[in-house]
Amino acid sequence: MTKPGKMQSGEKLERYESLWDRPGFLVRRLHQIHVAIFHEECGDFGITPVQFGLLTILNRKSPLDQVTLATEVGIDRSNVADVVARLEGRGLVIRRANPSDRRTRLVSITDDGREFRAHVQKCMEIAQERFLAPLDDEKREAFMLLLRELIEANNDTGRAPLRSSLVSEQ
Amino acid sequence: MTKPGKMQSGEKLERYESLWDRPGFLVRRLHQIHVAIFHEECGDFGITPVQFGLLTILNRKSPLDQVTLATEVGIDRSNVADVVARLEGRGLVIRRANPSDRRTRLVSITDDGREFRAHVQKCMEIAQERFLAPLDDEKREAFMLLLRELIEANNDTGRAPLRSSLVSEQ
DNA sequence: GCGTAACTGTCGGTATACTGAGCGTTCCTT
DNA sequence: AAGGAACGCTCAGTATACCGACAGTTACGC
Repeated sequence: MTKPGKMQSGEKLERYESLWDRPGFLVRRLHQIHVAIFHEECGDFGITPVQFGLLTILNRKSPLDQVTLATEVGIDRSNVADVVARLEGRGLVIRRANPSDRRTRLVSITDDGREFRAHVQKCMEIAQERFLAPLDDEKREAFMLLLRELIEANNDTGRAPLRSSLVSEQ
Repeated sequence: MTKPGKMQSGEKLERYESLWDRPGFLVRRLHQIHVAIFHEECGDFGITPVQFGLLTILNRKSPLDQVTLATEVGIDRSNVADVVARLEGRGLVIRRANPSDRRTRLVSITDDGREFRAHVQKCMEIAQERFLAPLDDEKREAFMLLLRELIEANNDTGRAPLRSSLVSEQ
């Protein structure tokens, strides 16, 4: 599997000698590529993939408290606060206190937010398709299935597991 | 392809309605998972995947200037400086001026750095294998091939394209 | 109903990663 | 040989993403 790098004779071959044999390395690089493509396609709107994911969730279901929001988009609860604050600063979402549970703050998408999301949707779709463009339909499908399989199986790792209604049909 | 979420009747279905249909979202989440697993396995060494990738490259070829290093590990040139500075602070690499081209600074791995890399190698391997554990051999191979195909085809995107000797056999 | 456990949000700290700007050096063309 | 282009590096700024710790609130067990 190792690409034919230049192996001097005498070197002993270690497992994962090449970065190209490390799935973690490849996934990091691929994530990087996706972010770059997203910014090329949607950069004019001044939005990031995570911010758009958050708007997508809130567009479907508002209001949500921050922890629920975090588990829907799969980011840390201390991170979701930052992202929400930025979106709130642009008037795309609002946060207000929750009378029935004063620990939580309920986040809702605003009308501006809904309009904005709808405008950005198309370039997001273009970004996704450009990203997968090198693969034919069959490979795309296979790739998506493998991604989902790995994510679902490893979901409990780390501080940002997905508890999406789409994972566990509730 | 959309997972059977709860679709109220009357909602119109948009493309990529679910985050689970967005390859970018899945790759982001999977990258997150890999970092978490890496830290679980290698956290005791106080090292990150990128730092270890850098040590891997320098272990194979030292010295390298920072731009070459950046293109080998696929990170931005303004980012590689940060990572190298951290490794230098721990004595794992050194930077020195290059007499033959005074624009560049040559980065080399130290003896401590080589020893450290060798110690961490095993837990990195464990992390990679744990990451792919949910897939059988055939799927792993398919996944790795798809990752490489997407990366090579999209490599020119963004500010951190890989120009590794392993990509373009030089 | 009281005390403890669990939960939500925030804060500070750290690392990755990018953009854009700027500085000094080197290379190349004329 | 001189001038401009290209290159290597740094810096400031911003966003994602984590951890650990803390305060306030709620829930639960006895």
